[in-house]
Amino acid sequence: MKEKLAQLIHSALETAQQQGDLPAFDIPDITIERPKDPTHGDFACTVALGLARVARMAPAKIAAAIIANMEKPDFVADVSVAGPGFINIRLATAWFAEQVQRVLNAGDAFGRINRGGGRRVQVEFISANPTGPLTFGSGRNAVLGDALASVLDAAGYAVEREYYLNDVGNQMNIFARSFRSRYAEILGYADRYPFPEDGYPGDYLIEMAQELAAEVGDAYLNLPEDESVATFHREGLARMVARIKADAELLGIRFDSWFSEASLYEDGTYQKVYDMLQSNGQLLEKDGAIWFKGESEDDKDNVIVRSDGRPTYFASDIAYIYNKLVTRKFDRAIYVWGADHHGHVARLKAAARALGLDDSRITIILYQLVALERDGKPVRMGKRSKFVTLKEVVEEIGADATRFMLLTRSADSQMTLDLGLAVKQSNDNPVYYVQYGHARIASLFRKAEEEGVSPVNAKLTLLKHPAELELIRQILRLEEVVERAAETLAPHHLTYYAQELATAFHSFYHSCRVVGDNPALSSARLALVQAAKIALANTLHLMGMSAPEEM
RNA sequence: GCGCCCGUAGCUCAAUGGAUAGAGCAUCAGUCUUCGGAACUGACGGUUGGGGGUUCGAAUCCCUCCGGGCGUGCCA
Repeated sequence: MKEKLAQLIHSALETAQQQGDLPAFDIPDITIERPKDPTHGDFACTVALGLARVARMAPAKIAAAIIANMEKPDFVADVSVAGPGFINIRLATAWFAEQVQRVLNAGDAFGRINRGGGRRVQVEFISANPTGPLTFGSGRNAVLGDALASVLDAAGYAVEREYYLNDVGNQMNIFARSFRSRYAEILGYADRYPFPEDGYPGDYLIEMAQELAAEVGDAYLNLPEDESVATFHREGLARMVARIKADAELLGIRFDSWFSEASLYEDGTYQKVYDMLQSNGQLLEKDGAIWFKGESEDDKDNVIVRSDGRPTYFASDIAYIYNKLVTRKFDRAIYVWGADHHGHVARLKAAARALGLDDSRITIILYQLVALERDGKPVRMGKRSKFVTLKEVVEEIGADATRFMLLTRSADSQMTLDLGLAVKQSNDNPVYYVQYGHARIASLFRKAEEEGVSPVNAKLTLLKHPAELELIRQILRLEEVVERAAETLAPHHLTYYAQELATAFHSFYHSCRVVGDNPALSSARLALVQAAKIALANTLHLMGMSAPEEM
């Protein structure tokens, strides 16, 4: 619709110039906006304001000239000039009524648009080290990444969700040795493998060790050192990944792939990118280590191979981006990172450029970390202290409320969350307002069935009450919201839209009797309500939440 | 010190450079004999941290100051 209107205004400008109503100038791109204030119409256009200088005319006069030369098809009810030169467009009520049928026909697919054109996008998120259960801190990452993936999918991209497993390196070795100590302890040989000084203290390792001991007995107690560490590394990783997978599923999140960092070394990718950088002269040796050169004087160098020969995490990152963009040919790679990693953005892109890749294919979504409090007192999230797990929070306040709470704020907002307050207030969570709208509609359909009212073959042009039209407008907005969320990679728009849609429904419900004594009107309203149900359900599902039939 | 992010109503947060800066919660005042009251309607509430600048137009862009967060490792 926006494109159609832009086209109309574009040709109106041409006509106006031919008629001599406007001087000659290049016609700019026309953007159609949606006014914040609904009394300004359904759509608005600001070209006249921008043309004031080039046309040397008052914007209001330009707008008037455009309107005078504009074609007005049936779906346009009114076009007018307002304020300093806005062109406000109001659509015909009949057009709105007909759109209800389009929504009904689309069903689950309503809200899907073709912005992406099937381009392949990978969204990599969470990717927390597999050394412990997911913390609540990872929750924001999880919810953002998953909703982003859903939105991009709805916008017509071919999306894959990926979890990057840091299954090599120092932290994993400490994890493996911590796991081994717990295992030995359980079997009564605590002295054999003393707990590492900076080991992982959580109870989950004890539970995992109990499982292992129950499965294999003392078979892993007397292995040669190398094999021993490797064994606990392997066993610990497999168990930890299973737990992380289960934690993610508590929020309804499933990954298409779990990508192993180790595989980058095993399949030669790391060696390949190393050779590429080497032959391009991007590497330098200093203090016994290998560095990736900064691009300028004040751009610092970064170590990729330590002086003891072990590659750094950054080395893996370089191989990984090559794998994403070259080996697996994703058109676009999206990373969801906590703001504490923002220092890595520039060097990752620089490394990609050094490999000859277009860094605009890489997007890093940085979100501010969630600070936790309980009853006004800060809760530390470090690995040595007792951290708050995602599971605890979800079990306390529910998956839907947790998701909604974390999704409502834009990634840039730094939030401190009081867990005590969150639990206390979880009943006020706006998600229930939205879900209640959906359940209420489901209930309406049960009622309608009893009364023998059906939305089939409804005469939609009967819909003309202001509350009906407002509800239709809100329903139709879903497509714009998906587009905007996909374009700005900001799924929090969905949460606000969901509430506005629910408000339009509740308000309609209050002022318009659906199942009443006028059968034709009842049928038309039922069709509208069905469209509202579709829009609510699709929005909830995009956010990863349930759309209950009753609650 | 330098870099990035943030500062909007009492609280939590929105607002593709556009019109009178909006929601939820809280507070106050109303609505219902019928489809689910987890609802609806309204009121109160603002120098968008301060000060400059760009623009026809700035919460939004630029500069500066104040305040907060995060970075600035041969950690991840």
